[in-house]
Amino acid sequence: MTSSALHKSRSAERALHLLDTVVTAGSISLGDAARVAGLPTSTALRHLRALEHDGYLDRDPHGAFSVGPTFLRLALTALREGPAAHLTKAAQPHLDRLAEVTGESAYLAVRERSRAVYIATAESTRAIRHVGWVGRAVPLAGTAVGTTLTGDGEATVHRNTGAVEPDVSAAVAPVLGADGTVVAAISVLGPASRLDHTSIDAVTDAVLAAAGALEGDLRGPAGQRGDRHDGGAP
Amino acid sequence: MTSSALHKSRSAERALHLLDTVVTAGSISLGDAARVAGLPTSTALRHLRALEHDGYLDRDPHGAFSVGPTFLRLALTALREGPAAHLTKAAQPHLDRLAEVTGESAYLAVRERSRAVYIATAESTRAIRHVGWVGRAVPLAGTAVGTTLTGDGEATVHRNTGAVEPDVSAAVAPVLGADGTVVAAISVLGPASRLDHTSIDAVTDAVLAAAGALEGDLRGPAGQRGDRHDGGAP
DNA sequence: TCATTGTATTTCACTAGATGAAAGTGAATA
DNA sequence: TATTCACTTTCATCTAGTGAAATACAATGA
Repeated sequence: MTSSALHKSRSAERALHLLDTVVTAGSISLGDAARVAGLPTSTALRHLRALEHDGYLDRDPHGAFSVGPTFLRLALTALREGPAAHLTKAAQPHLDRLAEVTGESAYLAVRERSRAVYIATAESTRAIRHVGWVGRAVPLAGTAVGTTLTGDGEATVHRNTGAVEPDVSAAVAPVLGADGTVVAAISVLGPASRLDHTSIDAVTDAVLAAAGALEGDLRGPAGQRGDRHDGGAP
Repeated sequence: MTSSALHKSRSAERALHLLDTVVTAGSISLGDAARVAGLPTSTALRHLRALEHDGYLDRDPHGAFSVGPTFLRLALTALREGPAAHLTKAAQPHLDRLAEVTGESAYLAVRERSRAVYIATAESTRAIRHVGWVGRAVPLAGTAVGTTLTGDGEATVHRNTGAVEPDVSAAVAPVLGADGTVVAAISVLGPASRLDHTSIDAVTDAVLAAAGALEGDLRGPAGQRGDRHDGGAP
């Protein structure tokens, strides 16, 4: 094949990429956005204006682009309703308990193509702690989350990994869906100095327990079974 | 003009509209999405698959589309960082205080084309209260928020309006930016039975005070001035 | 088990619509 | 006032998006 799969929409892909660029940057000029997206300024401008016209982007008096009200509406809707909200809502109590028990920050992550995205957290209460990774994407390759999200259901432990940031250790467990596939990962992240050989075993157990409990909740939160319209295997 | 402004991207606009459709629906089949967006199924499928390919959408085993990890990442980023986060973060304490003082639910809204979007809230603690409008869009015409967002800086009171929902009364005040334009609106919404002729005057005063205080915070949160690279008027 | 109905998917000829180089405009700096 | 840099507009070129129709698939009922 010449470039990609059979027939997508080039302009749509570019517009989405530009949207991603602006959201990630927070606020960005036409020139910078075009450079980041790898487009001629005239093409970038046309797309950015279209996005602005539809309310996905705003433009300040100096010409810089930022997120607009339409995108905000969609963002809030996606995070408060819909399938993703179920997952994070179900996971939150388990993350909270993990953070309390282990004293470190707990995260929920899902897979995005060849990256992992952290979509929920409960922060450690310690002064030195792992913070601010919600909304952030990290590569799958070489990370504990990545190994877990692409793996076959095994828990993963990475000690003092330098893959994303140095001096961070992680214990990660997969959350399996009804069909046995990995739908998410629960992880505890903390300074390698605290998560040493001894303590990380206990943390791993806690993470595995939390993942198992979440799996149970996702199948039938209140002991009720069969909330979907399927026949079910005998 | 034949249909719209000079030259946008049709396919990009359609893809965005489909994204909006799926996010709003939470989970939707190809046929329904195509119907809602007013597109032939073949065209809708191509776009939806492109969106799925990029991670903006997910597809469950039954073929239904829902929000994907890429969109989740952008949603979280937009709501936690960037210009919009400043606004909601600055507004939250004022909304909380408004809800406490008035006993009703307080909202922050911004303009989206010909609609108003609620982007933050502090809920009333009463049993009967106004809830769940965050992420929701209402028309500008005929609503108190709409009048305020399009108006010239005057506070607006609507009693027992049937514009969006019956038996709801509202007191709304504009939040002005540095250049005097309306950047947002703060509103208190509650049952018309509680917000009667007498009480709504007090509520209106409280809303106006909150809007004024927020304006002050947006200009210089901690008494520090000149955090932007401009000369400033004498 | 075999028809039936309602989706989802693939194909393909057509041309509407996207593209980007280059010229133009405007507003900061020096 | 000259210079520079960023944004905007234009327009000839032709790629890439379009959608009707045919096909495959899956779920229901007889």
